[in-house]
Amino acid sequence: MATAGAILIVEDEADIRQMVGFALTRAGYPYKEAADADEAEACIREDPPDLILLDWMLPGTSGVDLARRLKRDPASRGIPIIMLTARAEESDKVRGFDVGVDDYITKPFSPKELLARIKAVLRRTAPERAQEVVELGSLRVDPETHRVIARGVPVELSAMEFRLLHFFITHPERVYSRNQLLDQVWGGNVYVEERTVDVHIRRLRKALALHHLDKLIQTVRSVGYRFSTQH
Amino acid sequence: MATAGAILIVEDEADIRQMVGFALTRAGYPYKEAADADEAEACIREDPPDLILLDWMLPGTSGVDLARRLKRDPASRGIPIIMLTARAEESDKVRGFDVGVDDYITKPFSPKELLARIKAVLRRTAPERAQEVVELGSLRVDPETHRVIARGVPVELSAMEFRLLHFFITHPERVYSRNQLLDQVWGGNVYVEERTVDVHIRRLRKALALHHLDKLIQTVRSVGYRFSTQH
DNA sequence: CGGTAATTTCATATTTTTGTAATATGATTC
DNA sequence: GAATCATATTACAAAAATATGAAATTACCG
Repeated sequence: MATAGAILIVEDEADIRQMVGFALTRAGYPYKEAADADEAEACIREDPPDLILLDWMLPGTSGVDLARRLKRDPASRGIPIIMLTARAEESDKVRGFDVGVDDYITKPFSPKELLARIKAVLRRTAPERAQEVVELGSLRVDPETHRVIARGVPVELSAMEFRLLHFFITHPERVYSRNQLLDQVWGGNVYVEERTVDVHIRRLRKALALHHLDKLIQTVRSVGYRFSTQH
Repeated sequence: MATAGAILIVEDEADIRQMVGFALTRAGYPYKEAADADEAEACIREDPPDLILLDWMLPGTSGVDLARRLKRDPASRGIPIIMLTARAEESDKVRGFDVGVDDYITKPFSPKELLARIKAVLRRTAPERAQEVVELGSLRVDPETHRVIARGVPVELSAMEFRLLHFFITHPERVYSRNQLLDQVWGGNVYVEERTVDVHIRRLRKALALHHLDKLIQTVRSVGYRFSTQH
């Protein structure tokens, strides 16, 4: 079981590690340290942290590369990452966001700023951490194997559709606006049109319709969508 | 009353103002412009925006100074600020964060990048208001699921009907004139005929009638309507 | 570097909601 | 009970929101 609230600092400069660690301790977050990507990966495998503070520049595998790898692996995708970057060069920043990190902060930063970011990121990712199989009615969603089964029959879904369904099934019986869905399912760091959600809803419904389960996704006009087993 | 989601652009270069304005409009954010600090302050006093995009370099009072002043004044402290800076210089950045701005972005930036930042900052600062279930008699209105239940059976309502009922159930046992209802339910800045209220009352009654609950909405002749459990 | 699949955007069709006007019904006053 | 006033009801057109199909873009894999 993961240490509750543990934060992993991945940073080659010992000074900064120490400074950040001090701030975290004062704020009551347990933390662990890693000086490079390899150490970090080992650490994550052994005990996935709740959040990663990742230095942009690392010896060997860079922070960006590590972030990309972590976000690609289903096992670690869910762990939020805050990038620590020294340079604020445009192309880099964009690349950072593309990689899918949840936030970034430019060095030097104040402890206050850092803690505020951590809190914000944790708040918006916290409600859902478990990589457990979720079942609702005749639907089963397995984040581990990335599979969806309806009455024993596999449902074919793209990655996005899977994430959308997974969010829905873990947050049933309540309405989410398109923007909320974008925040929760797509992640806050991307900017995509609201209407894009419609399209994904449509495709998810289409896939579920093959199993007569499309009624689970309900349109709440002028509000958003709701996943519900009721009427 | 403040324009919902309004963003203030403070930037002396008209080109950039225009470009940013275009991006904001496309994304559905209303915005206002100011070319210098004085204009900006007047604008903020008159109608506080939800967010300020503030150019680093401004003729006269610089962006940093303006930010500092705004963050010092309790009246404007709560408004998030995103700095627009050209070619970031490290020491400047530190000063910027010291001032207490919420984020900054380096020119030139892409609209997508800008919108992502805006969204992130707004999410960080937006207080999420609790939406509670309201019950009265055998009626239950749940804003979270956006559902109305009468004795366990869902009631089908349009968005407007839902808002009207929600207002009524949270303000029972008292009469509201048509104009008061327009102000409270429709919002103050729309122009609709008084008589339109009648129609919506009718529709709401019709929906409730299916559950024998239409008596809850009572007509108070030549005054208005009242939501009441008492005869 | 292609080729393929997934994702996003765009354009258009369809559905639903909403505001208004016209008319009917009912209440109130004299 | 007729005249008047207020509300109820109905119908309809305009506006808004969503569904849908397809093109454009982007990510992914070798």
